[in-house]
Amino acid sequence: MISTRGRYALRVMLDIATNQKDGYVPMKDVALRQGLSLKYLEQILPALTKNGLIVGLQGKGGGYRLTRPAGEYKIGEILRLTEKDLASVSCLAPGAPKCEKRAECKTVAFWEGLDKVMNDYMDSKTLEDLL
Amino acid sequence: MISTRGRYALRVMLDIATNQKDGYVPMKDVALRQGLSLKYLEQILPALTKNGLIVGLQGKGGGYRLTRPAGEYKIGEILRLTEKDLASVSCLAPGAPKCEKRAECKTVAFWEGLDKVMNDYMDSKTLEDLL
DNA sequence: TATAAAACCTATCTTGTAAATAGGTTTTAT
DNA sequence: ATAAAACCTATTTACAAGATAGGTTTTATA
Repeated sequence: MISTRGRYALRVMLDIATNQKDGYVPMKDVALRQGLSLKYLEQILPALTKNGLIVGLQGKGGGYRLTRPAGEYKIGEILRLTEKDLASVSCLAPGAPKCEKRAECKTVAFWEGLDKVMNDYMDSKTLEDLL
Repeated sequence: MISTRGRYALRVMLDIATNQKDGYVPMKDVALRQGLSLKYLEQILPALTKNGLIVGLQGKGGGYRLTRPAGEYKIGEILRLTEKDLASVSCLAPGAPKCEKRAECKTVAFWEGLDKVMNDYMDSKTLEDLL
């Protein structure tokens, strides 16, 4: 199940895309428009800024804006950065202790296939598609 | 993320399919082979018995067995019955309070599409495929 | 008919973590 | 100087996953 981190991040990205004309969009405004906690959003944003999806400008008149055209953001990229863990099962999560029984496991290929169709779908849509 | 309920149910179904020759498979044996808690499995099984995927026989010499050939069980069927909730996001979960902002929501179609590709994939594989 | 082995039932506990709250510091335009 | 913004980090709260626990009922068989 996709958590609020990923869902909110997507809504924030869409909100910025919609509201940045040529300036910066204050997160306070985003939080108000979206009905989300500003403080909570502030914890999610570093995942996006540190990976260059958005840039923040500090100080009065500051805010955030996109670094690319909306069509160049795959939804999968946004979700993978903000979700703690997007794997379908915990044993496939990055950093999971590798399973002893992997060689004999009859289900792992199924789960890997599920991860693939999910990621392929999420990468087939861009921010622009949702606007 | 798929929880242990669905993952264990799948392993139980595969174990029964493998070990039922013409008799019944005691869940105690399954738990031992799979390294899972018998008491925990007993809480998951009703979802499968009540929907006719397996039958249980009480008493000495009893156990469980499949009601169909392995090729006639879609994995999606097993997971939808045992997972509390298989929707990608909580607002699409069955029994979720319907969202006020649904009409204007720019993300709901994306999540519905994600649910669809997941279910389509899970329904494209059968128990037999994993054996 | 006593016993063992199985399914079946229901309550409780433990623990991790998602989600949010809280209270700051730093930067920058005016 | 001030206001408004990003940026940073610690703590709290609430809930549910995951399991444990202790039964009852059913049935084969010795």
